[in-house]
Amino acid sequence: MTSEHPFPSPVRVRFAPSPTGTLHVGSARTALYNYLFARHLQGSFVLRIEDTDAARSTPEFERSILDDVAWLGLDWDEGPDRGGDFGPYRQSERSAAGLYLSYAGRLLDENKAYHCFCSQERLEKLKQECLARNEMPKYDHRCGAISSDEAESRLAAGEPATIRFRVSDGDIAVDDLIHGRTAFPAGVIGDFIIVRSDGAPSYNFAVVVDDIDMEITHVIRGEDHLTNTARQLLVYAALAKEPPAFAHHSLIMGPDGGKLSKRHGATSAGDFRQLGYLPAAIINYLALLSWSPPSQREQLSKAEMIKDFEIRRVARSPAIFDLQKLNWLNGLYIRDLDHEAFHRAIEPFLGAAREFASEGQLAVAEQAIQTSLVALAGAREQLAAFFDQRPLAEAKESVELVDAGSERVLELALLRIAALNSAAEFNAAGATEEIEAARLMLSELKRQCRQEKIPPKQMFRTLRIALTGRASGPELPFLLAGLAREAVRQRLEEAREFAAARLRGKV
RNA sequence: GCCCCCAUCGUCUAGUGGCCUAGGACACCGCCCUUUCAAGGCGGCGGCGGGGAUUCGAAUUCCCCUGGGGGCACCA
Repeated sequence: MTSEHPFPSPVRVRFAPSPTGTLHVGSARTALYNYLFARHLQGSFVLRIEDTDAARSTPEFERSILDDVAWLGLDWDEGPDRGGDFGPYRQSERSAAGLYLSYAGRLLDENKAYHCFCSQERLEKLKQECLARNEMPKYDHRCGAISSDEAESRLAAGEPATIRFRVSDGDIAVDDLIHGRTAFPAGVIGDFIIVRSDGAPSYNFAVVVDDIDMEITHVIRGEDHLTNTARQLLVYAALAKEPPAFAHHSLIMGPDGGKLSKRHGATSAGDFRQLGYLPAAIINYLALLSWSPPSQREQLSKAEMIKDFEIRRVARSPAIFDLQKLNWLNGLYIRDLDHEAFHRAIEPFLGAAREFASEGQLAVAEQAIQTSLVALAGAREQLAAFFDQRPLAEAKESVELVDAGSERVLELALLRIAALNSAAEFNAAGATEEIEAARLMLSELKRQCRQEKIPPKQMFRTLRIALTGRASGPELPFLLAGLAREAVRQRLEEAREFAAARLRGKV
């Protein structure tokens, strides 16, 4: 059914957001599917701004959306910011250029559309009556009977009017690349407005005109548009234009099965950006929501997705957004970063932590946390072991220091402090070397402890608690190297005094 | 209410009539590694919503039910 649908080359698809909010993950996935489809077939990916709703659209949202799409790595070939042969790419500008009105005029001339003078009140009443009769609300045709002469004179008199599309009889079938054929019975849709009383085109009209003018070959969008497609097909027919191929993908649900919304937590691309999710992880996750590659692999680069993407491999059923799986993928991508790339990625999330560290110390700390991060924004908390030392008196774990063996561990460690460099003595390039030095120091210390019958476990725990006031955190070699000689000495000495004072009953 | 879509482990999915006593991934549980927490390795738990029909044979085809979702604007 759908598999043998021809894909004319070159293919042209578009992502057409409305700048009335930020980029939602659902829209991001729509953009992604369009992008992958276009790149897979070496076609064009067009970005169009649907801002005919002047009341809700803002330039800020438009910029924010473009920004997020770019951040996700979905580069477009044509768009409002970069032009193209089919512009303008903003509906407000296209409207100002009279593009829609000329098409509407044609429909009016051919009696395929008519002026409607009904008031909002009457329309509302009509709707209620339909509902009361258990019918699907639809316009009753009233103004369709007005003669063009009468319409002209009422228009001339300044009476406000919309332009309605005259819906013809007959079933409407939508051939969908994902769903196959779905038919809408005749009569379920009434004459709909194509031009509002303020002269702006309505969605179902503007989309068709734009897709025709921009020579869009495939429309890939959310399933919430399926019923709109029936209306749009009618407009194509009235304009005597061949419609593009359609593919309606399923919607993303929240964990409770309901529509994904703010109450489910982060839902916009920007939210995830702020939390420190990598674009590669997000598009990878979003692609896997509904789509699966023949290889069944889970971690896929953009290039691999482009290579394998096929619209027919997109599942039909709705998908629940699973943050845990996104977290897993994000962790994979974070761990895949080399030291420099990780440094660049984590930098914006460091906050105050950055000021406390020398370049070398920071590099060590970064290596320490890279394997355990789920999202970059978790860095500050993980870095706490280095930068926010918890006073021993406040840490319940510190009782473990009050022990002859522990006191001895601290003494021995202090004697080996020279193995560590001073904070100023190493830079980012020397970080790995410094960690190795700390590792060596620890193994020597361990050997000595063994000789003195102090269990290694006690040694490691003692040092960890002495250095951080906590029982868990980064591995000790990272801690020692990251803190560097001065801080290590200071904390060790404090701990020794703490232990000594309590051991001898002075506190 | 009316119209449309959807239905495989808790979640995302593979599966297009026999290769399925249904495969993978996340999550969960256990074990290993180990100085902690992670990471990593190994293993385990767990599913075709229900009922009919077609067929030698149905997760796969058809019908009904149930459940979920979407649409029904001078929003997109």
